[in-house]
Amino acid sequence: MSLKHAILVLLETEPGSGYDLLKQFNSSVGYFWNAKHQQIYQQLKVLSEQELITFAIEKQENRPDKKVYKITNNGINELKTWISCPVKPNKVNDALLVKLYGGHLTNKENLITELQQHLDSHLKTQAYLKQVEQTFLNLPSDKKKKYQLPYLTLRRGILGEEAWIMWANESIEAIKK
Amino acid sequence: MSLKHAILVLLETEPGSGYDLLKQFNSSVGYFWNAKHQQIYQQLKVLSEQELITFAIEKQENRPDKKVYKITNNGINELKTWISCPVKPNKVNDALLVKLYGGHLTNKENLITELQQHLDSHLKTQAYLKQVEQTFLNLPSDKKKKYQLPYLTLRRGILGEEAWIMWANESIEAIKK
DNA sequence: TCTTGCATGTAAGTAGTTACATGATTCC
DNA sequence: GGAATCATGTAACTACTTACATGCAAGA
Repeated sequence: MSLKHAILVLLETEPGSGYDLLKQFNSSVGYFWNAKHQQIYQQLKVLSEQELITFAIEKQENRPDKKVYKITNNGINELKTWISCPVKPNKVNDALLVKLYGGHLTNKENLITELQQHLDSHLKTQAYLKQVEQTFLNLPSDKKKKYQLPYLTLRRGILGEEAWIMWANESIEAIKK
Repeated sequence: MSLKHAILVLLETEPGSGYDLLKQFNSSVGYFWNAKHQQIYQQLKVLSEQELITFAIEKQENRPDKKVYKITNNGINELKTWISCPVKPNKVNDALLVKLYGGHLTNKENLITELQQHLDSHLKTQAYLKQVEQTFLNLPSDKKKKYQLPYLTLRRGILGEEAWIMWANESIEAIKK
């Protein structure tokens, strides 16, 4: 259960609402964590009951009110404890590869079409991540130092997408022949 | 829910017991699917109730009896249907990156130690996958044709590990400085 | 008018993990 | 004597998804 820690880590960087967290999971940190709004709101409730976070209701004009959550000292301690314990290697469950493995049960066009669609979305993600990287690289060096570790996670996203794209191109070519 | 289809795909290639499937998930196809024995046995029960697979009890000497499952025609049809429908892109949830993102809450040595441990296990996996690749490449060309699609999934495993290893080396260097 | 974005939630169901449970054989 | 491999399962729990639910504002 690391959604808990993913939320704490994001709130440790900057306070925000459930909706703000959702946007981060759907974009900027989507290469390392994903969650639906239903899960996020539930977890925020649990975390605030455990007093790892607190919230203040912020009234807005022309928009619904929002609950702005921030991490507590307890929350920071919890994070520190968690960070110093080893995590298990990531579990891989990739349905696309299951399909490809059994791809002789369908035709080549079908496989290529699907690979191509996934490839398009990976290309978009990669372009986005590289753009974020550029923004980082143009920061003054003190800021760069500050964001060094998040930047390393971004690099993982970029290198991961790159490898995926290379593989997909290689595979599409191989299937065509 | 693709454990169902992962099992069907493996049984379509070759009949086997729950234990055989477990071994495959833990080694040869671990780069695309993972599951615990508890989940596998449960799913096998469900699949045989749905008549997508059947089993025969095989008596063994000096070993416990085993249930050897094989896919039925219904099972193959179910697989074909599933394979021709698009799958969603894979969800990423990587606790190690969460830790790194919040790595300023611990010390560098800690981060490097953990990265190094994960790196070791990725190096082992990569070496294993490359060895499997060599076995494939030494097959006669008719067999190569037959296993082309599973081989493409193996390539994904290899390229994925390669990218991970590159990233980890890059990151360890960056943190040291 | 219709879609997208903002903003939050509950309820029911599915998928996956952890803990518990057994028992023979083989290898160190 | 103890760990690893073979072989299968149940029960309780946690994590995650899908469906349901609301409502205003801005822009096309």
